[in-house]
Amino acid sequence: MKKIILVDGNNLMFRSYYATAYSGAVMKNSKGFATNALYGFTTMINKIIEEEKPEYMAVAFDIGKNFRHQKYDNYKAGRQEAPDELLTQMPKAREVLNAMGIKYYEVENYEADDIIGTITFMTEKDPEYEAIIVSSDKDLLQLISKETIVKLLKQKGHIWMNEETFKKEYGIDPIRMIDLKALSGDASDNVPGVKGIGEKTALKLLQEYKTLENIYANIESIKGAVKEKLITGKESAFFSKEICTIYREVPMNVSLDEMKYLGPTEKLEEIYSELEFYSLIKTTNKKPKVVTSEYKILESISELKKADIISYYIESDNPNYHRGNILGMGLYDGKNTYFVKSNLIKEVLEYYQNSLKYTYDLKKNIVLLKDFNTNTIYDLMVAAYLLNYPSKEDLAYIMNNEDINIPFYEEILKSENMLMQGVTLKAKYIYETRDEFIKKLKMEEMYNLFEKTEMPLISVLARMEMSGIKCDSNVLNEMSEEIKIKIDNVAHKIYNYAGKEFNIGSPKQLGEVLFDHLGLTPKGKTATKNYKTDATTLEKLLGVHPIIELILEYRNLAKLSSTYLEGLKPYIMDDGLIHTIYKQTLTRTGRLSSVEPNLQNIPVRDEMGRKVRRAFIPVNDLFLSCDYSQIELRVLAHISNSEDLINAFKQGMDIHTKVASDIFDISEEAVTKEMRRTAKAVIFGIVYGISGFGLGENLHLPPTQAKKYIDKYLELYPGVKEYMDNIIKETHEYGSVRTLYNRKRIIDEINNKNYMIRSAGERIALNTPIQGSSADILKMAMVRINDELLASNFKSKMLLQVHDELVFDVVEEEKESLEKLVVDIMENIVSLKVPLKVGIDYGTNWYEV
DNA sequence: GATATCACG
DNA sequence: ACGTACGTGATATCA
Repeated sequence: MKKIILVDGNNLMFRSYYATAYSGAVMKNSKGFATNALYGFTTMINKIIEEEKPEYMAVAFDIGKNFRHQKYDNYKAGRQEAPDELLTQMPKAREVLNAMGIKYYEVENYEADDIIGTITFMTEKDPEYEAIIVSSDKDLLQLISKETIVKLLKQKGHIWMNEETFKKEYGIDPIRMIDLKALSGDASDNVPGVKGIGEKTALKLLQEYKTLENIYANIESIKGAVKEKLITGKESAFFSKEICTIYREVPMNVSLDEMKYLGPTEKLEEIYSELEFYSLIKTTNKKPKVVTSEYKILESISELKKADIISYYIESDNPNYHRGNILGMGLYDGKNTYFVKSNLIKEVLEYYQNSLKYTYDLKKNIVLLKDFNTNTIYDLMVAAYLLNYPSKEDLAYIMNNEDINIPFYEEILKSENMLMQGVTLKAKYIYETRDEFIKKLKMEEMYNLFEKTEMPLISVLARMEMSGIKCDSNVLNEMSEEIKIKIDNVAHKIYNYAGKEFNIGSPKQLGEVLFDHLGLTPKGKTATKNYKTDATTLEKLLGVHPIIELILEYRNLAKLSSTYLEGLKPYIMDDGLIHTIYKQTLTRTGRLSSVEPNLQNIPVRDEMGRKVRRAFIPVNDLFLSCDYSQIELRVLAHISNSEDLINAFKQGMDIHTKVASDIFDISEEAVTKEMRRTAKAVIFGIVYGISGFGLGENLHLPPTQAKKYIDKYLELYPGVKEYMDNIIKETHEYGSVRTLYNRKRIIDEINNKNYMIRSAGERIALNTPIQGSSADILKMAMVRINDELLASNFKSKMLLQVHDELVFDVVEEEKESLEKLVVDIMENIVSLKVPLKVGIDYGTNWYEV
């Protein structure tokens, strides 16, 4: 058998284009030529060749209008015109195919489908050939036969469709796809079909009557509204059938033999390099980075001259700067560029103590210089973050985006020359772009946020990171031993029920044991076609088989062991402390994040997990935790100006009980725990832009009931409804949202044509001002608290920030004064229409707190 | 390196 | 008919 692969070229190009165009910026080469569709197209073709190893292959394209347009004025009308950025890429796709040694065909007046239909018509007559069609377009399924199968591309992966699988899925013969379209129509091609008949009804009819013609021959035996619709739409149905039928005798005068796949020519690498598909070029090397920097290697500070402003950039040999050593520094004084070796750095910075200093990632520098006071007033990393640059740790990302080719971190580590080039170019870049960045911050009205909150916060976070939190590995070890025994026990019980040993940690193997081996009923598949085995899914099976409970317990224990008990140990440094890194320039809402390790997700909700916190102990006498009570809801009350909510907070009511009494329409005394829990879920859901379905899943209620609660809530608190409508409307208009303190988030998704993406954008628009304003408030409080601690020479230290909570390591004598100071600042740092309330707790370890 | 899962606010 | 809550990070498994 000779295998011939037939690819729908237009389909592949469109898919590739839209797959990447959704997110906003379209991939281009350095000349500004859009390449995103071509990149996807090329990788797909390569993948097909790799997977199918074809002897014969052909790609079909559409060209201009075709005979269907002549028959039907509205054919494909209403379809969005293909964007120029895509059209310009189409001719290049042909060039790529030529260079790959693959034949392609396009015939005036016909579509790609017709060409593929014509070729399969030929292969079906020649017993030597079998054809595989590759496309995501279901129209092509009508070509399935004994000799022709379809590799139907899906969002992730593909499914194979042959006669058998088609019949199984649709209950009709593949050729009846045409009749199906004739009845149900096709919105994307503007094929009318029969008005009021969708895929479900059409399939039912065809399963019974086989063909469109036969349906109308037996029209009298069909009942009710469907019959009426069929009669009214008869002409449209037959017309649609004509339009949807793939034409299989396109005059193209080709032989199957000429479609032999020849393999790539030398030309291919040329095209790849023109398109800048460096990852696809395997044999030639990437082009070297162009780096040119004129600098002096500083021998002594006597070579320096005083300057009003300098910029510097310091490189570390480890991205985790708590464990890193300084490799060197780039320095620029407005005229001269220097490379400064590690041993001279402090001396140099001291020499410039009266100069204004600019840098990138100041927090890293403070830690690397062991809290040496650099007095730096400008951090490009933070400025770029506020301005929504897609900034990464490495400044090279920003610079390369501006077409300044400089080496990335990995390359800098490889050679001294790269290092010196890199840091000096960076120092210069920081200096030269500073005014521009400040101007942009001012124009965007974020200068205040930058100068008064984010810049001062850098050294606050640096202090917290350097202070570190003491962690007792003995506590972790003891608990770890206990848990390991439990894990062993549970695992054996699981193996007993399963009747064999397997890797419980593998979702794939677990799914097979539960659903194939034990025969439980699966509740859905993952994106990779494996059974779903996550906790929510398994909970639905509780009670069906005793193994389920054990698996949930196993997961719980395994998580504790690997991520926390064992996972935390390597982060305890020689000083017995854990030094996390707070990422100040990562989240889209303005929150911080914590890495290596993440100290913002230490277990607390579940009692057993919470015990991990016993390992965290103060260096001084005790811990104090201060957390905002329901800050996001208070911010919502403020932003939405919702009178009822504001009053409830002012009167110090329990907001969840209050809302429960409102939505259930009963007195507050009559509110049960269950009602309060429901109200709480409704309130939180609102903040995230939840649907009835989502809330229903969450509360295990029918979605209709959940929807009623949401509606009731919005009716009772019209301010909230108004806020939601307004913020979405404004975001559609401006493409961005802001927090109360002007932090700006750009939401490209908001005007996307894809419903899912657009809806996600709308939920982001709802949530960001709330989550973001709360984050701003805590950041402002942290800066103030740090100032006061320093001014009054407190020995107690601020250690952790967990989004609405601060944890302090307290010296006994300072207990009262510290508590008063912190609570006072947190509650009064801003003045909203509702009071801010702070709760406090003490403990001799984090668990006790 | 992608995916599935689960920890936190 | 679609697919379903915002923001994160770490680990194990597997292609």
